[in-house]
Formats: sequence, C-alpha cells, structure tokens
Amino acid sequence: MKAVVKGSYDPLIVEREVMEFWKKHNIPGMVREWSRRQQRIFAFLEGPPTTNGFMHVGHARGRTMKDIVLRFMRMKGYNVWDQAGWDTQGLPVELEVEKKLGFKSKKDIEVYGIEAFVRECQKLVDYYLSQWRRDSERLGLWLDYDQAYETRTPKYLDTLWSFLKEMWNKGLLYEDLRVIPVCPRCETALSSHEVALGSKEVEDPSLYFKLPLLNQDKTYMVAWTTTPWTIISNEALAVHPNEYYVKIDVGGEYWIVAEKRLKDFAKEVKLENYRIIEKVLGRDLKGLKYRHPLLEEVPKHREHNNRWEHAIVTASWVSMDEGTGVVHVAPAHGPEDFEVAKEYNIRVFKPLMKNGFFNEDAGKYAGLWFKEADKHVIEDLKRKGLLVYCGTYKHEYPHCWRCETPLIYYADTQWFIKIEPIKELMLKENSKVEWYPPWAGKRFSDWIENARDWCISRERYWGTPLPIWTCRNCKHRIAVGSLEELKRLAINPEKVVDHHRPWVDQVKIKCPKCGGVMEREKFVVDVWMDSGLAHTAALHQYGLDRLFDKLFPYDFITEAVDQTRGWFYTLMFTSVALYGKSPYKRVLNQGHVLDKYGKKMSKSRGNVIWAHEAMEKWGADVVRFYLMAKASPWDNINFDPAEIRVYKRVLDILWSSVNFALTYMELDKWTPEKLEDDLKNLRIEDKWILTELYMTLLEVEKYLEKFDIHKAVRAISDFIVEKLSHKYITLIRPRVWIERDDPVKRSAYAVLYIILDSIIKAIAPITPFLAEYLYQAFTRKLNPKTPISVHMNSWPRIPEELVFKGSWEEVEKVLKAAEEVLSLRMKIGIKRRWPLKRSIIVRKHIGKELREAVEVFKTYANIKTVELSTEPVKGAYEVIKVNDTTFYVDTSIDEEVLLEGLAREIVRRIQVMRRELDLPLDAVLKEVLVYTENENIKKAIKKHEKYILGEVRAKSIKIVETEPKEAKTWTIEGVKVKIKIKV
RNA sequence: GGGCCCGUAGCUCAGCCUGGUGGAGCGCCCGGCUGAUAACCGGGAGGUCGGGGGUUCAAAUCCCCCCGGGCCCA
Repeated sequence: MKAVVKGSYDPLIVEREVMEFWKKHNIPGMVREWSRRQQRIFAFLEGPPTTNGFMHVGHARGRTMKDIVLRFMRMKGYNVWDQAGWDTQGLPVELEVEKKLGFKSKKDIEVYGIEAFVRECQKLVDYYLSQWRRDSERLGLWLDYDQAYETRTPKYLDTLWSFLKEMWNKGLLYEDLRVIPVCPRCETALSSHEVALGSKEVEDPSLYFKLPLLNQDKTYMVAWTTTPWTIISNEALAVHPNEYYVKIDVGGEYWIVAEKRLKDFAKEVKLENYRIIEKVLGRDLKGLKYRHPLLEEVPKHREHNNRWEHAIVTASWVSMDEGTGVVHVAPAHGPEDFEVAKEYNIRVFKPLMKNGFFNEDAGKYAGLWFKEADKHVIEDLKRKGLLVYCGTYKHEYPHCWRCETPLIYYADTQWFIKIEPIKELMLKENSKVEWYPPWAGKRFSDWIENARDWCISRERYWGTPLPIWTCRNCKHRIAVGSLEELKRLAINPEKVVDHHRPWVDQVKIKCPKCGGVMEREKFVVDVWMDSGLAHTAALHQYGLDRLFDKLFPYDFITEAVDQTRGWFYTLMFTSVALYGKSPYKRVLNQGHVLDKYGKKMSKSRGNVIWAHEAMEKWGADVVRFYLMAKASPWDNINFDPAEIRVYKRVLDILWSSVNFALTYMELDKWTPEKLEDDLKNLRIEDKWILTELYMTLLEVEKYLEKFDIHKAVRAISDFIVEKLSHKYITLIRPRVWIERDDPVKRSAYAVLYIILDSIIKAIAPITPFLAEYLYQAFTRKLNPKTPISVHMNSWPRIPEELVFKGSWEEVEKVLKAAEEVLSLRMKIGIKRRWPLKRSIIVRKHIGKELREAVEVFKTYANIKTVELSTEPVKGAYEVIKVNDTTFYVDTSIDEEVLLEGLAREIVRRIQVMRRELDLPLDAVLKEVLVYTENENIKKAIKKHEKYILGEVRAKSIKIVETEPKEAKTWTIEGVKVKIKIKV
C-alpha cells in the first residue's frame, strides 16, 4: 500500500488503498485470529438483516455501531465472537418475488408452482445477500461472513424444528380457533408483533346506523362503526351493563344511545331537535331482539335466530369515549366480538374468505372485496332508512407491515405458543438485562406484560415449515425435531430432501396410533421465529454446539428500537422457553435515520439515501463519523448531506496534523528508536498535551463502554481540533524549525509521535480505513516493528510517568490568558505576528511549573519578554485575570517592536512566494531582492537580516534602489514593497 | 384512554441527574490570519430555554397541569 499523507484528505482514495491492503494480506482474518487467542470472551449476536432490499444509511448507522463496539472490544483484549447472520426467509422475500413475477394473489403462486417459486426466492436471497455483504464490507464492518448463519440452511431449520417439537411435547404449542389479524392480500395471519410494526393513519367511514327493535314500534338501537362491511356479519349488539341509556324522541322515531354519549353523538350527526323520554340501565336492555339491518340483502341471517343472535348482550369493555355506547358485534371480525359470542353461544357467521372477498353466504355482497363492500352497505342502509349519519374518521389502523394492505380481524384456526407459563420468568430475566438507554428496558417489560400467545402459523411458502404431522384417519399428531428424524419416520424417506415446501409436503408418516397416513399441516412458521432462535441455531448450523456454553448468554446485541417488538422479543421468548434464561446481557437500542426534514425514509417517498451511494460519494469513514457524532445512538437523526463536511473537517485536521509531523520528522530523519531518551527533555507544553491525551483516552474508553458513542467521538474530535491542532502544534512550531539536532526538537517529535500514534489507534474503531492508512503512513513507517495492522493493537494507554497534573493545570491557565491576549490584540488592532513588548505575571506563590509555563504564554500570545512577580504592578497595562493569577500586558509599540514586526511581515511574504514556487521545504534561496521607499522597512531588514535569512532559508537579502524585474508587489502596513527571490 | 421519549439561537445539538446572571458548531454580517490545514482567529446580530402554575433568596434545571411532535400499547 502506498500510504502517503500529502495534500488533502480524500476518503475515496484512502479507502480504496486500504481495502486492497486488507484483502492482499487478509487482515480481517489475521485480526480475528489475533482476537481469538485472547482469554476473555465477548460474545456478540448479530441481528440478521433481511436479505431483501439494499442497505440504506439507517442500516449503515446501526452496523457502524456494531463495528465500533466489536473493534473496541478487540482492542481491549477480548476474544470477540463476531459471526455474521442473514435472515433469508419469510413474507418480505415472497412479496418481492411475487412483484418480480407480476403476481396478484396466492393463486398465482400455486399456478406457477411452489417449487419454482421457492427456487426464485432462493435466487433472490442469493442476490441480496451478496449485495449486503458487499455493502457491509465497504462500510468496514468486520464480521465473520464466511461463517455467517443463514436461516434457510438445513441445520438452522433443524433447530427450529427441534424447538417446536419441544414446545409441542411440553403442551405449549397448540391449535385454536381465534380471531386474529389477517392480511387478505398475503392471505395469512400475522403475529401481534408484526401487527405492531404496521400501524398507519387512515380515514375510514364513521357510520351511525339504526337497528330496529322487535316488538317496539319505531324504536331503534343506534350503533357506530368504522368498518361498515362487518355489518354483513353482525350477530349481536353490546351495551355496557352499568351505564345509563336514553331513549330519545327525534320526531316520530325513538332512538336508544348511551346517556354519556348523547351530547357528542347528537353533535356529530347534527341532530338538533330531540327529547329524552326514557332512561334505563344497560343491563335492562339485555335480551331485546332486533331485526338484522341487512336481512333482505343477506338471507343467511334468516336461517339462524337463537336466543342471543340478533339480540342485545352486555359487555364491560363497551366504551363511553366514542360511538354511541351501542357496539355492533361481528363475532368473526373482532377479538372482543369473538369472546362475547363464545360467552353467549352465538354462532360465528363468516361470509368472508381469507383473501378478503365475500362468498355466497354474503348474499348480495358475494364476490365483493371487503373494503369495496363498505359503500354498498352504506347505500343499502340509506335506502332502507336505517342510516343516521355517515362521516369520516381518522385513526390508526393496523396494516400489513410489508404490503401495506389494511388488515382484517378474522376467525380462523391457527397455531400458537403459550406465553403465560413463561411470562413471569421472561420479566424476571429481563430485569437482569442492561438496556441502553434504561427506559428501553421498561418499555420491553411493558410489552412482555401485555403480550398474548404467539401466533406462529403462516399460510405461506418460503419459510420454515411447521413440523406437525396429523393422521388423516384418527387425527393423532406428532412433532418432528429434525430432517434426520423425519427420514426415520417417513413412509417415503426418499422424498425427504429439503425442509422446505413443496418437498416436505410430500413426506408421509405412518401413524403410531392407528397405522394410518399422517400428513403435514400446511403452515410455515412466522419468520420472526427464524432469527428468534439465532442464539442456538447460528452455532448449530456449523456444528459448533460445543461453543454454546461459552457464548450463551450473549454479551451484546444491538438493533433499532422497533425490534423491542421484533427480534429482542422473539429471542427472549424462545430462550426463556428453552433454557429459562435471557439470551443476552446488554442491549443497545438504535434510533432511526430520517431524511433531513425529519421524515421517514421510504421508497415510495423517494427520499431514501442508500448506503452504497453515500459511501461512494462521501467515503465510508466520513459517513460513519457523521452518523456517530451527530447524536446519541438511541436518538433519531435527520440525515442532512449539507452537514457532512462539518464533520469531515475533523478528519481533515487529523490528516493535516499527521502531514505536519511527517514533514519535519522525515526532514530530520527522526524515528522513535530512542523514544525513551527523547522523552527525557520534556517541556511543559509536552507535559500538558500528554496529560490531556491521557485524560481523553480514559474518557473515550469510559464512553464507549457505556455506548455513549457520540460522546466518545466528540471527545476525540475536541482533542484533535482544539488541543492538538490549534494549541500544541502552534506551540511547538519554533521547536521543529530548529535546524540543528536539538534535544528540544527531538522531544517535540517524541511527544508528537505518541500523540498521533495514540489518536490513530483510538479513532480506529470509528474510522477504520483512515486509521489504517495513517497507521501505515505514520506509525508503521516510523516504527516497522509494530503489528501489521492498526486493528491488531491494544487500546492506547499513556503510562503514569507521562502524566503531569500540575503542569497541565498551569498550562491551562496561561493558555486561557493567552487566548484573552489574542482577543485583546484584535480589539486594539495588533496582529498576532507582531510581538508585544512585555508582560508581567503576578501571583502570590510562584512555583517551578509557572516558570516553565511562561514560555507557553510567550509563544502562544507572542510576547517578547515575560516576567514573574509576587506583587501587583502599576502602570499602563492591560489586565487579564485567571483564577489566582493576573497577567499585565504592555501593548505599546516602540521602534524595537515595530522593526521586529516589519521583519516578520517581510518573512511572511517571502514564505508565501516560496510556496507559490512550490519549493521543497529545505531548498535554499540564492538571493532575495527588496525594493521599497519606506525607511522603517529598510531599517527592519538591515537590523534583522540574520533572522530573516534564517527563517526563509536564503543566502542573502539585498535592498535595491531600482525595482527588480518580475518582482512581486506587496503592501505592508499600507506601503508598497516589491520583492524578488532567486533560487 | 394509558405508558415512554422529545420540545433550548435561523439549523443541528450540549447544559437538566447534583438549582446560582444561558453554551458550542453550522449559517449570516464585519475584520484579521495563513511556512500541515479549501484550516483557523476575533467581533457582531440572533433566545419569553414550548405555555402556565408551584417549591425556593434563586428554576432551562425540581414538582404539577396544559400545548405541540414522535414511538408504543389499548
């Protein structure tokens, strides 16, 4: 690798070089080997990205956090377990394949053939997986990709089967009729945590309608719904037993609504003239029968009319906050409706098919899409005089988290895993987990507390098949725990080739009870169970089960906050169910990355910033640095490209600092061979920056351990910009300009070496490419004996003997004062280049450190002479106070100061000219010619001739009487000066 | 309806835990500097610290209520 630090920092060039270097020497592999020789284990469990879609900057942020923690822990001397992982199955993949093939419904898949469809899924996964790996590596995320777990592989799937078998044998896995959220487009049930992922604000009809009571002339119950299509399946009305209901006269008709709702109701339906004529408790309405409002349209309703069908029932969940207090009950389409129907033995009438279309039982609505039926129902009610009012209602309604179709509640047979038996233990185990930030843990336990049984069945294709076989004859069921076991049990073992559908569907088992033929239940398993078993399956896939005891429970996981309901939950669930233990010890919650306006990034909005494009545009390190510095890991951030250069600036300065150091070290052929000796002549500014570095490194370490990554990055940035670049390098400039070999120069190099070496290492977890590049160009070039890669180094530490608290404090004070002097100079118009005459520092007790710090003050503020005194000073001085120390500054300008200032002005002009000619730093000028009419400038040149020649590396300087040809014209203090330099 | 997070300069954020006359960066205006630095330095304009109430000698900070934004649950 040609690691050259010249010119300005170009992350794209740096990263290309470094990637080649890493590849050529297999650095990631070597670093992994190095780390795995360590004793203490740090086990990381990768939350597998779904191999669907590409990595965007939000993923990149989370993956950068992972990388930083892993690199940091390696440097801290841990044996880091860093297996990568990919989530390869499930609805997301199926949907993309469907889209690609132009499918509209599940039927299309059956026609196309499940086998071909599944092969397409595999192909798509192969493609996205390669893209994700490419982008991850480009980002610098070092995981063990060659040993990545993949949820679609046989041994991985065996783990799921064995888990399900255990659940089955323990009686925790069961089948039940239940009202569950279903996506009619995907034609499958969704789990509650999937539902939680997909709420969307929508506008639905707000329909108030009348249901005529039997045997009571012109008397109606008024109910409210936002899903008119469910009226087709209506079977009852629910009222609250302990709330009052009023009968109102609305001009010849009588309506019944809850008393507490009357006002809002009347207002919304714009009912002005009404009179309350009766008031009864809800429970007194119980049992009244009504005529189904769509009796003519849905003749099926004539066929059933038991005691509680088409009747008023009571339920305590009836709300007095919205609607009319009269709730229309459709047992097939609401969880509460279903429960109350069970209680009253009301039939579950289900004229809707799972694909969202009504069947023949729906009478005139047969063949309609459920949403489409809304307007037909409203129209029919209107025609029949049963419509009170229809407005609109904005609310959050669950949608499919992948295809965005509104979900329907639907009574269906599904498979569940019980949570009650392990809920308490989950809560107890969670209380031991360290959550970052802490409130995330509270939210997680709230979620567990409210969790219901996990609906794990999906009627899909590309997923883990449910390993339950049912006897066609006697209905006996068994669970199968692995593909091997299936082979042993199968009647047709030759068909046992793959866990997946459709192959597995052909495998039949002989019933152990009756000898009949057993067939597999056609479900696949919720994809969240795939990654949810990663704690075990990831190892089992590679036959590494023996490592389980060492790695489990894992030290660290991190994903975005939405995984509270997703992966964090399913991991905890399966782990507690299997082992009675939390699978992880520490969880870092990541915030989301939004666009610069704070809007969610989405393909439909077109505001997604892809990681690959961002990295190719600004560089992976710069993107990483920006994403980390901007906010705490758990805050959302708005990604604004315009802000990036602000953060890149810090890396520019680091680059330039290394450039500075190398320029002079190389000139002097300095190396750290005799570092110890060179460190014997420390000046106070050296002690100050070493101490500063010592503190910064400890601080960064402390922050990284608590995942305060943003604070760590800011601390390093502050050190680079404020301490190193602005202050220290300014202070040591005169020392590195010394021509001869001088202990004071050598100590500056030694300190600079330690500083840069440490900072390069400390920044390595954050910007791994730049750190590697600078390490090769600087540390390793000067000291070839260090490890081949920056990432094989321990976390940098400054030995105690290089920490000088007293000196540090003293320098802090004088720098503060010096900065005040700089501010003072501006106010009175004296440039920093012009020396000030004199200053007196006054303090009661003057120690050795203050005497040393005087030089820092002198240099930084540019003052010719500085004295110390224990007594206050009188005279024409500017006064600056810093704690117990007073700085008196004489800002008057006499001839001596004037001439020295002018000499420096000349020097600067000549330096600029050297630079314009792009001369090497050590090139010597033959002659400098100056033409001016100003006597002071002539005087200054004569008086400071030696100084000027030394500063600009020239053999002679001459004042000439005629303007030299091709001279450059300058203006110094308002006077024209012409200068010509000869090389 | 409930829980949690957030609201500080035009923008991005610090300060809040452990009360004591409001900070930084960017942007803008003015001036300066530039022998590693498309860097930097100095000055300026710009804030009812979301609103209200309370505790206190003193509140951005502690307590209560409300408003607005977000996430989650029902």
